[in-house]
Amino acid sequence: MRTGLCGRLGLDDVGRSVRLCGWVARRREHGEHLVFLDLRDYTGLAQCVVDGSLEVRSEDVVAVEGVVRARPEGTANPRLATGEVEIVECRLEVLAAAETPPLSIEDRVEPDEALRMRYRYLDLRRPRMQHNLRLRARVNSALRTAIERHGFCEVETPLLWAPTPEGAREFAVPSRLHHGDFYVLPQSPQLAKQLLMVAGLDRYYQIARCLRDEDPRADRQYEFTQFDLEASFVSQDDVIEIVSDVVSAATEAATGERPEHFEQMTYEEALERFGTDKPDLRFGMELVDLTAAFVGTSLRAFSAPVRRAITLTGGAETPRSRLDALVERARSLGAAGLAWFRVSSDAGEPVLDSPLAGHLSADERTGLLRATGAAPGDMVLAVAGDDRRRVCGVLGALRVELGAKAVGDGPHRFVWVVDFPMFEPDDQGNPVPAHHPFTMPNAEDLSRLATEPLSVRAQSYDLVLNGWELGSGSVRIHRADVQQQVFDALGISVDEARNRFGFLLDAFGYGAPPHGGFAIGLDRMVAIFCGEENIREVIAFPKTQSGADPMTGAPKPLAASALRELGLAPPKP
RNA sequence: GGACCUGUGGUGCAGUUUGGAGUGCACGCCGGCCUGUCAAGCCGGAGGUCGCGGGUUCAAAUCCCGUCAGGUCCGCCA
Repeated sequence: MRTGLCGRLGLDDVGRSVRLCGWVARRREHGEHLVFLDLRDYTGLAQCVVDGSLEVRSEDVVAVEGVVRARPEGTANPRLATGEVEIVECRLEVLAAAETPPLSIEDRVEPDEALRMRYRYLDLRRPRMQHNLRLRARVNSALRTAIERHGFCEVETPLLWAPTPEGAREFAVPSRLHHGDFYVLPQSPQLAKQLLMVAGLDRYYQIARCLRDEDPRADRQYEFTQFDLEASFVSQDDVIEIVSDVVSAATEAATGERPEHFEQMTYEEALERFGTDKPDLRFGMELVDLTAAFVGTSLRAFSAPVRRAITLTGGAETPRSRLDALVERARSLGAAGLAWFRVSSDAGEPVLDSPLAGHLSADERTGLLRATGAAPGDMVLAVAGDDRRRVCGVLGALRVELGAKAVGDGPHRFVWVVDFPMFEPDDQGNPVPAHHPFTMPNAEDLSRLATEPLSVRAQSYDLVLNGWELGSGSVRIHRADVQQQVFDALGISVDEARNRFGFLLDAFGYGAPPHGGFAIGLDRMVAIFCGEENIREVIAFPKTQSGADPMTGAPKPLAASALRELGLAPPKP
């Protein structure tokens, strides 16, 4: 039907007869003997020169037959990839007429989000979206190639799975043949891939769709894609090495540059320096410890045991309204308050300007300046509290909001965060697993499982890129005795464990190899490579924040007959 | 479950703070002119339940209450 693609035309094609197909991107009429028509396909635009009137409209699908020639002297368009050539002696055939589109196909206007979703097929015609989806495909392809070099075997795992009352809320699917019973859609292929290790697949991977019925966000959708892998007879370092390699291959496919190295830091270090387990290493503004500077302080705001600060270099001019908003933001993040100190200069000596400054002793003022290294012109933001994670977390969030560039900007700074705690305290201080309960504790911490569970570190690891968690993984428990110790620490009884995970425990009884794995959040990784702040932009047909699809109308009611067949009652009117 | 932002011809915005006739800009659309444009240009035209409902007022796009939709965030996401 066609001899080539619009965006691939070049001076090499001069003199060729071609037939191109695509959409009418734009037409420029200069009277009845000269019309320029830009033909668009996924590769780009080609200018067709037509002598005579044209009965075509924007977004009509047309085939153009003509001859390629170099554009006349002085009319080449350097801003167009095909700007050196044009097609002349054109004959047009309209393959399909188009209504006037409800949104612009060009990138320079950003239509309303609801409109984009409703006409997603038109939104996807835009060059930006074409670029994103095609880059995503290149990343998929690079990941597959790279992981198969490591001997991994692709296996597809079920979408219809059994409910597991753990972790994220699951999407339920009613059973037609077993009224009252439900399948669930998998939050991840976690248990399936561990069973594949017992099955001797040795090394498994999958580009796996995962589903979680939790409120969507910019970096979270109901359904998302993981590049999921699991390997037998591997250590944490083996997994990190393999994942670093395939992610490097993906980065190279997406950006043309292979990352030089992946840094590594412990969870503790990430929390203390950056106030988060997903540090953005592209800028400084690290947290500093003010504990020593305020020992025995009379200031009630700083009497709490945990005291930290960040310094906003050159931030002294931050207006009061902005500071008030920051205080409010800190509160919404769980801080009791936020103290700010403008640093100004008095005869060359730095002085603090703040509602609290007058309540500080001279030693405290000196200690604060020394600890933060703040100089005249800077702004210091400080938080105190009882909960170290919360205090650091609030400052970590403010650090990102005040200092971070867009996620796709600048270098790609990968960092492995390791030595996560095995458990986190819940509201009552009881240990709940920080990951799933099959994560292997650090060998040297095993003896403390029963006595000090909150001090036990796990063989689990996250990969972070520019402040976004790209994925996480762990070495899994493959020994029944260790698994029992972990269940004990969690207060899960033998019966309860059997009820929830019986099939996995059964499987482990028949010879489970030591194994570990990882899952990369593909949507997030591709979004960063595309310079997008929202993973919707790299998903063909995403949902809105309320979980709806304005195009299909999903979710929708089921017909009463369908409900009956599933054994479900129609909702009360 | 909660906080905040947005909603104005087909599209993107301004107008809302301080109430006074649907006022303005750009794109698109329709018609006309135009032989080298490329976001073509020039002239003319059509196109509106100011998201929806209620309230205050002589008078509401504008103020108040509610509601719907979209977005950002908190909770949630082992």
